Amino acid sequence: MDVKTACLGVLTMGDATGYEIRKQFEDGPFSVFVEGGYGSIYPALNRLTEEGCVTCATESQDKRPDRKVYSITAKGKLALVDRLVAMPGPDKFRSDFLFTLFFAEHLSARWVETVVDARIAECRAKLEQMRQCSHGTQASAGHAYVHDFGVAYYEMALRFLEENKHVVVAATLRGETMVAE
Amino acid sequence: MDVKTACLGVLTMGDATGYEIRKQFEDGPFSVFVEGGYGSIYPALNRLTEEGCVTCATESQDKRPDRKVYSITAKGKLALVDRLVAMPGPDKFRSDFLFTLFFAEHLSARWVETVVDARIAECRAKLEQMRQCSHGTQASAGHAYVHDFGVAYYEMALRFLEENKHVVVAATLRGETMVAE
DNA sequence: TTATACATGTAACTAGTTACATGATTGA
DNA sequence: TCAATCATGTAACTAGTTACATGTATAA
Repeated sequence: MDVKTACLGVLTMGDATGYEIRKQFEDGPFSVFVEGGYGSIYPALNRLTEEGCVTCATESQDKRPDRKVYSITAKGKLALVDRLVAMPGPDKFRSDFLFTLFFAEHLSARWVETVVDARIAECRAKLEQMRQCSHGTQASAGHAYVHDFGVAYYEMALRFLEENKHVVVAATLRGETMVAE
Repeated sequence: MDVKTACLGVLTMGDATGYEIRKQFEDGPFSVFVEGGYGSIYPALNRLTEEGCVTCATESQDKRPDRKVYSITAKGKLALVDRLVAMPGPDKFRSDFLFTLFFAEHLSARWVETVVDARIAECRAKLEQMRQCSHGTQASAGHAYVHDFGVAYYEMALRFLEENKHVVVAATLRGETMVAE
């Protein structure tokens, strides 16, 4: 979903600043299927304001930039719903990790092992983070559904990585390597 | 991985035209983790030619545009390897489907069911396609690894969708819907 | 004393998408 | 006769990334 629509989605759960929206994208339940940094969020919020999809209340603060708290409008809700009642397109998945492993035969066993181990560590960390995330919050069924999908994905990935590590590392021993590393 | 690098990857497996590269992106083993249409492939191939990473042999054909068969050069291989020996960044996953389901409570039960059923059908089709893909080909260990990851992913997704369908559909019955649909 | 959280934004750039333009051959 | 496959490409556009710019407060 484009960043503009994702911002509207966050704002249906309550008013927020650009800074807070980004946290949702990074750590919250949105992190599973949305990406976007300040460079895309702030411009998106400005465009949404121009379009009347959100309103902005500026709170002055001492010795800090003004907090700009955004709220979704009726028009904004309609814009969001327009996207929600259209059949969603296919998921987009890109993986430099898988691209690298695709060429395992051309790499050294040591490098492949390093890469796989790093990915295993990332999966473990992500699972840990997601499980803590679910502890505190009282999530709606939709939120829980998406969260559980994320957990299922990382559990599958972790299992796969662990079970197939030896196979792909062993495969590098045969065949000439394109790189000594 | 950017389209340029993905093209280099395809060309390590043999010479190909832009048209053939795109087929790899769509149906071949690359389809799991790479995307790109003609609009990005042809310009990428031109830039790679300028940079000396590929060479191009034009084959004239009757009543058809010339076939331009690209081959990777030594320099191209080095450029590819440069990417392969860098620690891959995190995977990028975006899902309009998950975004929609996140707001299940605001949608009608009928619509949520329609969307989930469509996704289940897509997963089944993709699994079918991937299993046929593996039948004919004699894949390397790297290719098989990536292929198996794709299969594991779609199997997990299919199981999840089927097991959780009733929960998320039932959840729409409570709570006011943003849309009658 | 050092890192993290708070808090905003722009400018330049990179990359990719969509729509357009062209048109024969082959199999169902 | 209709759809799919073969085969190339460009122009305009959309979207997103990266780096820069600024600065305080608080907890470890």
